[in-house]
Amino acid sequence: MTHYKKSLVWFRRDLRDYDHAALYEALKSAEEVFCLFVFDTEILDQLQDKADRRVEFIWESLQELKAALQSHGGDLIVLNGLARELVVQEAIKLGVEAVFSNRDYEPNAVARDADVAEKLAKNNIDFHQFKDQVLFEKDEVLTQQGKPYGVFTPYKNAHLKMLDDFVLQAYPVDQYLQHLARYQAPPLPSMAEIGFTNTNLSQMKLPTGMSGGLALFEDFKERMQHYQDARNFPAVKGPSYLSVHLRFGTISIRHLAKTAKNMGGAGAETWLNELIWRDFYFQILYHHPKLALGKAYKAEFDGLPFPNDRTLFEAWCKGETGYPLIDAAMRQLNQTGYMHNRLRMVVASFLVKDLLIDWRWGERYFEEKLIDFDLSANNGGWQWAASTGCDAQPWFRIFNPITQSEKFDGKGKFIRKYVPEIAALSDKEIHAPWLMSSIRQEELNMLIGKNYPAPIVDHATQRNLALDLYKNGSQTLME
DNA sequence: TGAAATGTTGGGGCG
DNA sequence: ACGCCCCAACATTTC
Repeated sequence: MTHYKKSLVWFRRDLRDYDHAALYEALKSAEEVFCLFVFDTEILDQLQDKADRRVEFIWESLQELKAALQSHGGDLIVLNGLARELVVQEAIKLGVEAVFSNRDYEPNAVARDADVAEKLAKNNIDFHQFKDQVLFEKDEVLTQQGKPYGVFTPYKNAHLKMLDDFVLQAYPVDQYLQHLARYQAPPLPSMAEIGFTNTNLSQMKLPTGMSGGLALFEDFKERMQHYQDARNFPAVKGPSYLSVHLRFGTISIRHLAKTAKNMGGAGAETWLNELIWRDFYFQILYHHPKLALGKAYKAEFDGLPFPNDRTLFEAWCKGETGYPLIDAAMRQLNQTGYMHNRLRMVVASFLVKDLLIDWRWGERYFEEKLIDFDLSANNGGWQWAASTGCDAQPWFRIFNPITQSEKFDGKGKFIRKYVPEIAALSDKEIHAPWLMSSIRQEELNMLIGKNYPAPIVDHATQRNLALDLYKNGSQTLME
């Protein structure tokens, strides 16, 4: 790396000051390093709801990052505006010779970064990007023929083979912190100043920032060995709840993977697999940017004639389908911005194969609501459920919302939390309340169709319609 | 990281 | 004792 007098680190989805590739490389190669984050209006202007949990998560995490950099003698400049302009302007203003950032793989980000690189080059400022948010880069895990994988299992095997101590090594940022530029940046703009209002994030008890990420991981480490068994039951504290921290880089992926790998055992291996799924979908999106444009991975499924009934869609969104597990899951999403992973699969299958609604509608709704939303993983998950994706489930594989409920929330604990109006039903009744006799309904003062919706569709009927739709609707390519 | 339909087997009730 | 039927339990195939 060339030696620089002054450099700038542009933080994006890597909001931490340890084990940070770009920050490390910048500090190592320059005498004075400035730090910048931009609330990018190109992204924020698209958010309809100005009470957005993600923006608040970022905001809180930035506060901590700024304080941490200050405690090391530096500071964090936080701006609000068009990132592709502001980064260049700020670099010129500060008189830096280079800008450092970590690579982002979403098509919009790739385009933005190419633009920034070009503008910087015109001003004779270098632009360096690094691998940081993934374990392996888009082109590091390839088949024997040098092509990207499209199936998870062989990808995972190749990935695991390469996952050694060198890859998992932390960047020792703290060795070079004395190279942080001594300057004082303006205070963080308030939520109001960037055009947003506060959400109920603090009530959700979701710890933010680096400290939040590490605290969650400390807690999860003790549960990791049980992950394999616990992860499927939404009423059980099984997952790590780190997805949002991975999204914004308030935790280091290398630190997580290294810990899991060293721990070993079935639970840690299963969890490590989930981290590898994340890498898998990043590289899939990079190699297939059409996925970001609403295209199916499998082109023959691009034009499936979904009826797309708006009333059914709205019932799904609100959690008023009459299927308790579906409703509980959707209400969890609406109330907290999070949904248990098992339930993401169940509600996705229900939307597509019971309500016969285009998976893109569900994908968009998740994009709006999920605090841990990530384009690649969200698209991958939806296309998996809709059977249109790479390595997706076969189209005739359809979840039964009642069976799933009995299997994974047998005692109805999760359902009762989010659908309290049916809390009084027995463990048996709660999965399909419409089967209760009218006498029983009156006894509980819980009339189906009045106090809780009757099922908006019949699963057996819709299942057959879905099978027909997929059988007849896929386009066979002409010879 | 399914579920339904269909097929097979075997125990027990019963004439 | 035996054959027959029923059906649960399990296995296989089909979607």
